[in-house]
Amino acid sequence: MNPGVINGTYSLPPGRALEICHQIEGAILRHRIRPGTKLSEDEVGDTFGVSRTVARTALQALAHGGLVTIERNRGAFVSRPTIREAHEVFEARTLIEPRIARMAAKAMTDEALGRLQRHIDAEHDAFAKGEMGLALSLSGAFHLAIAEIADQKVLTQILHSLVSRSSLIIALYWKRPDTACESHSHHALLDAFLRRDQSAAEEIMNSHIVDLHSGLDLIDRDENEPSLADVFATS
Amino acid sequence: MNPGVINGTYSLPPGRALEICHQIEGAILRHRIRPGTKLSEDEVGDTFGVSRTVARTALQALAHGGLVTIERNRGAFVSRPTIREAHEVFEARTLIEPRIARMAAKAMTDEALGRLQRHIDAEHDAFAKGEMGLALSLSGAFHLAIAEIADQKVLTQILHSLVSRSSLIIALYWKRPDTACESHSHHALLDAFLRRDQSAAEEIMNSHIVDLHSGLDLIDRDENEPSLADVFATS
DNA sequence: TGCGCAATTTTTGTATACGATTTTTCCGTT
DNA sequence: AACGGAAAAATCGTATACAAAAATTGCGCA
Repeated sequence: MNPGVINGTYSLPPGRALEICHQIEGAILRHRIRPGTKLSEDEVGDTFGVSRTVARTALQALAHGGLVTIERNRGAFVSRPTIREAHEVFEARTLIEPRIARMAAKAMTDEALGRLQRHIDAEHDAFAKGEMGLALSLSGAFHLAIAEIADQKVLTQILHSLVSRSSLIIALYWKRPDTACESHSHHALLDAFLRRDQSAAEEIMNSHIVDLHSGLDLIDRDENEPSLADVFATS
Repeated sequence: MNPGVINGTYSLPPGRALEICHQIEGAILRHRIRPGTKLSEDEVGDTFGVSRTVARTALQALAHGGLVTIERNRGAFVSRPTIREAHEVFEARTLIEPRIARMAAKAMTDEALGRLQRHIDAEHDAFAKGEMGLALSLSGAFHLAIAEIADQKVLTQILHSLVSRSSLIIALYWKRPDTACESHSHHALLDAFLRRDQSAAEEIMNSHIVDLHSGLDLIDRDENEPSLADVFATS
């Protein structure tokens, strides 16, 4: 149920740091913390009642996943993917995820189908309650769940990072601010899985990612956080 | 020229830690440190004349790249990829690298061609001198150089981790211990790039990775470091 | 009033200290 | 001699302290 365990079998930030990673990651994925937000070590440490040492470890782990950017002598910030990177992330997903969907269809079990169904239900629920952030993070978790069913640890870890960054990209560049990020694609995917139709799963996943990509507003424009002057400019 | 900068634009381990990462990574990639070797924080710190704090940061960064595995309360070790993971890594490379080769062929410049040529020369050189470890690490660097030419940062970072782990996999599972890991594939690739032949580049890269994969001895067998008993077993 | 420089404050980089866990060693018992 | 357990050593997890760098503030001057 966790919207995105950071772990990928290698690092496992020790003790408390892991839990802090999860907390911060969850908050970012649910859009409760905006891209660009500063995450100072003291602040994080105080918030979770640990020393800077632990906070630092957590932030560095998040940085390796791409959710957080650390600037030397300046500190950690929630990442703000550039338009360029947004394209690259979705191109990478277009390359990887259809293959994963195919493998998942091949390895599908009834039990796994049930899990996916519950994912979709939870997503629906959150959407109905207007909790868009939660719905979005569950939507990402759905993609990750498929990768886990495909049982490909290496690709799953890669996808984890791509999905996380996608959440930041959506926060920054999604076209229609709060309207429907709900698509019926997930249902269609589930249906393909139900039929164990590998080619259909692959194809549906492909167009789903392409759809997401084209739902972004990636024209060149400013690139930078609007300054206060911009915000209060009268026009 | 560095056989594998760990950096991927997000983390940049602060100050000294970055340099230590490079040093350790280089040593592992050149097979001067075997998979399974323990890297204690004190040892690393003493070796490079820094405190454990910095050594720890470096080890954690390496762990996130997959070169090092950290076990709670036990410490850091050079990773020992399982057979399972070995397959996954090469399957992932088979998925990603042909595409990267295509994009590189598309974006190829004369200057970039020169760089690739020099990579091959250096590789050749090292091989001629019998410095197998160095030759192997340069071979990995060649693949990364291609990704950089394709100018896809996201995929390059992913590939970086895959190539690093491939080096560990080769150290553990390569069939003919010191004979020819020299293939003419790199020359063939360079030739395709020279002609800007995207499809050829893609295809050659594909079979190159498949060749590497099948050059591994990935039958089930023990999985674990042979015990002393195994080593001295008389049969 | 607006600009620029300097002092202050905040925040990160690194070192060190101490407690907790694990591993090793050593010794007594069977 | 072999086994088991307790003491000792080594190693990691975390907190804290101090130095260095950056950001902020405030003052003086034009």
